[in-house]
This record gives sequence, C-alpha cells and structure tokens, in this order.
Amino acid sequence: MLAEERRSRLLEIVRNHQFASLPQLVEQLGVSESTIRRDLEQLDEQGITRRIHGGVLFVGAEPKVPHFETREPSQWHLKKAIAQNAAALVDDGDTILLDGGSTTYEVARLLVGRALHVVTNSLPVANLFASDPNSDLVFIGGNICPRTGVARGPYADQMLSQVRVRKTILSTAAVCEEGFFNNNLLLIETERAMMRAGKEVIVVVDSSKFGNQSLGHVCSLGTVDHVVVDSLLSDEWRFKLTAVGVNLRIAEVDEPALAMQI
Amino acid sequence: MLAEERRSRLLEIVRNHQFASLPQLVEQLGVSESTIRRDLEQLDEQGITRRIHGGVLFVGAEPKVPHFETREPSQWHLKKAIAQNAAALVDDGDTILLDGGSTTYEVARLLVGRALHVVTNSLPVANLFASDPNSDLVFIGGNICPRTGVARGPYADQMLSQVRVRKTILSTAAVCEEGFFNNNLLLIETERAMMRAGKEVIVVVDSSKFGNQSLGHVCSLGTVDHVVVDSLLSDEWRFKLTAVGVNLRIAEVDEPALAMQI
DNA sequence: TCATGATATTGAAAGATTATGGAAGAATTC
DNA sequence: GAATTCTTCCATAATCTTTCAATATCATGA
Repeated sequence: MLAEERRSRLLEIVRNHQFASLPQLVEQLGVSESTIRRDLEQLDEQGITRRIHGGVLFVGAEPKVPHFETREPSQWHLKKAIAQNAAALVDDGDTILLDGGSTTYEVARLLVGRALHVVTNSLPVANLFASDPNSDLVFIGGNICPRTGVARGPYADQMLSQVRVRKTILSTAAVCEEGFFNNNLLLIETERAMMRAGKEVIVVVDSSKFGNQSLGHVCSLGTVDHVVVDSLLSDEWRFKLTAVGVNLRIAEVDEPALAMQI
Repeated sequence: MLAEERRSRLLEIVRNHQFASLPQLVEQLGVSESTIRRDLEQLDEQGITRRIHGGVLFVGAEPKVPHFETREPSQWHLKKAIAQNAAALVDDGDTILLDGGSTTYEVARLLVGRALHVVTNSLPVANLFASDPNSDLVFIGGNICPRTGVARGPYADQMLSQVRVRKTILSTAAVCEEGFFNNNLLLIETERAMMRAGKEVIVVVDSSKFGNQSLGHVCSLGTVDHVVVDSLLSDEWRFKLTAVGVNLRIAEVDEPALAMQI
C-alpha cells in the first residue's frame, strides 16, 4: 500500500471515530508504529488532527457535500474491483443504462471515453459523460433526490418506458432470499422501469449487502441476468444465485480486508 | 509505439485506476522507468495528475462539464447585472423553469438557497440546485448537448409538455424585429415547449445581442412577458419592445465598462 | 533523393532523498 | 514503581533526481 493511500485511510478512520489509539491504527493499517507516528505528525501539522498521549483526536471540519469522488466510501476497494469486472461486460457501441449509486458510479468512470450510448438518471454519472465526445448521453429526467442526485418519480418512469437499451446496470442496497431491495421507495418503481428498459440486466453489488433486507422489494433474485460481486461472497450465496439462473461474475479482491472495518 | 500514443495510453490507465504505480506502468507500456517519469512530469505540469511517492494519482478536472464559472464569458458584467435584476422577479415559493445559457446560469446562482421549485434542462444549473435543501429540483431529461450540457430533443419536449410553471426564464442568442433567435436548431422546439409550460415568460439577454439574427427563429417579440436587459440598450430598441407590450426591465451598468473588454 | 547537422527522445547509472521498521532510552500515566 | 507511550536515532530498502551517452526524428539545403 502506498503512503498516500495509507494516510488517507488513516484520516478516514480517525474522522469516523473522532479518536483512534495507536495500537488500533497499527493493526488496521498493517504498518509499524513508527510509520503511524510519522503520519500523525503530518496530520497534526496540517491541523486536521490533534495528538494526545495514547492516540489522536479528529478536529477537522466535516467535508461538505458528499461527492463520490472525495468521500472514501465503505467497501471502496470492493466496489472498485466489481466495477472493473462489470465494465468488461460492456462492448463498444453498446447502449447502456446506468443507475445511481456509488458502485455504478465507479463503473461509469471506467466507461468514460468509450464509444457508447449512455442513458442515466444520475446527475453525477451524467456529469462524467456530459463532455465526453466519444459517447452520447441521454438523461432521464424527473425529481432529483437532493442527497444522491438521482432522478426518480413519475416523469422518470414515463421516460424510461420509452427507451430501450442493450444493458441496464443497477446497484442495490440489500440482497436476501426474496430478492433485491432498495432503501428509497420512490426509486423502486424507477428501478423496475430501468429493468424493463434493458435487454440484459446487470446488478453490481458488494458482498456486504448480502443477507440484509431493506425498505422496499425491487425484484426477485432470478429476474436479473448478471450479478457482479466481489470474491468475499460466501459459497452459500454463490450457489443460491446460480441456482436461480443468474450469471454470477466474481471480482477477485485480495485478503479479507473485512477486519479493517472496526 | 509513438510517444503520443504511449502518453494517451498512460493517461487512460491512470484515469481508469485513479492511481498507478511506476513499476506497473513500466510493465504495461513496455518502456523504461525514465520515460514513464518524464511522461508523468508532463501530465503533472498540465495538472491532470498528481505525482506522489511511488506512483501517480489522477486528479483530472472531472466536471469537465462546461462550467460557466471557469470560462470567462464575454459581457460578463452585463450578464451579472441582468441576472440580479431577473432574480428579483422570482418570489419565494415560485415554480420556475430555467433554460441553459450563461445568463440564466448567473440567475440560477443567485437563486440557490431560496425556497423554490426549480425545473431545468441544463446540467450545470441542475448541479447548482442538486444539493440545495431549500429547493426541490426537477430535471427535464433528453439528449444532452456535449458542449453546453443542455437537454433537448423529443424526450425533453414531451416532458416539458407535461409540466406547468409559474415563470420560465430563457436566454436567447439574438434579437431582431422578427423576434428571438437561437443558434441551435434542436433547442428551438425545446425552448418553445418551455415557453408553453410557463405562465410568465422572462427573457434575459444582454444588449449586444440586439439587431442580430441567428440560425433559427424561436418566437416573435410580443410573445414574451418580460425582457431583462442591460442599460446599454438603445432607446430605439427600448421603444420597439414596449410597443409590442413587453414589460422591459433595465439593469443598470456602468457605461465605460465596454472599454474593459480588451 | 540523399546527406547532414540540429533537436528530441530514450535508457541506464550514480548519487540524493524519502519511507520504513526496529531499538534504546526518556517521559508520561496510573 | 511498573507499564505504557513518546522521542530519537540508525540501518535498510525503495524511490526520486540528475546526468550522460545512444538513438531516433526532423528540417534543411545540395
């Protein structure tokens, strides 16, 4: 791991907990105490944290608008690997529909510059493609959710009913035996419309989402064509998905980085 | 492989991964470390990437969306004054429809934070309001113009036919006796739809646009309710506009400001 | 078309800089 | 006073900068 990456992860940890002890950081970042000390020294000089005997306090200001690029989402390395795998499913010249969400955003980033017809209801995704001369972009209008920048609601549903795409790439908040779930009720109908608009439906989701439920049921497991997930997914779930006819794609990730999460 | 090709591939790699280590790049591009270093130096100078110990980070201005703030529009001081005047026409609680264009963008900036229902087909404008908790935002979907980030085309027209707003704020490329003109043919029908959607139509335009023609005719002079323009407008034009029943609003600007334009 | 010198690009190596882990002793907490 | 934590120092390895020679590319005029 690079020094910069480590430092940003360190800061992330300290920010999330407001405090961290040295041994704790040593364990989570897997480097020596000396290195942690030096990193903390830097952060201290920048006034972001304050050293105290036995650990470090976070004193910096919260970052403002949570833009996917700046915030270090949980399971970021998983999403990254999944996105890479999912992007390989897209061919040049394809017409694709991209949902909102941080994982699909990662997919979108990898697709910028490719010759594609892109349809999306996500403002951040649209911003990525807006000035890309290689692709053309159709934005699905509708009510914009302030938190996520995603369009949903009746306008979106109606417009989606009129488009047809080769591949729909969706993310989801939770997966359990009953199927895929989302935590935004307004989005559910919109996501269903997106699935109807796509010839192939690709769901990108990291392993931590499995076994959970969420607010609203979107669809059953077997109704999607591909599921792209990281290699930390249990064998049990791998079996369940393939049993219902889903084409399962596993993105290899190194080490059970789960222990990183406190 | 040509140097240029190598550099573009390098940038591609770095952009896709957000980060790349030197040995990794050496292997993938098949040139020496020295060469990679020199290439990275160039990218670094251009501000596209950031060198860190052990590799390189991609920082490329992601929102390459035509961000009006960065480019220095001509007649900026005029647009500024006009925007101020036009923003005063908007009341709290209004439902407004905002067109694309640099003048309307200035209006939008002044309206951020107000309690409004905002409808727009402009990506830059939508970005302004997306995270504003005081307003709610409806985006008019459609084909996004790569240069301006504005949605137009049949999807946009159809969606516009279903919305009704209190005030429509439009900009225009040219004004002559025959009426208002625009330089983008696809936008014309969309702008007409926007006018139909609004109870009141407000046109924001600076004095330099008067007397010119442009590609496509949008509507005649008398069909709009308000025209907001800077005080450099000739008396002749002031008369023409008021004669057809337009409510003319003059934004005061300093005369000698013209000389400012180098 | 060909030769020729100027300029730019490339790869390799040497030396400087930085990152890291470990250890010894001082300072602190309890 | 004992345990923990901190500071300081050093050795090692990785990475960076500088430099130089070899090669490639280009523009120019014969």
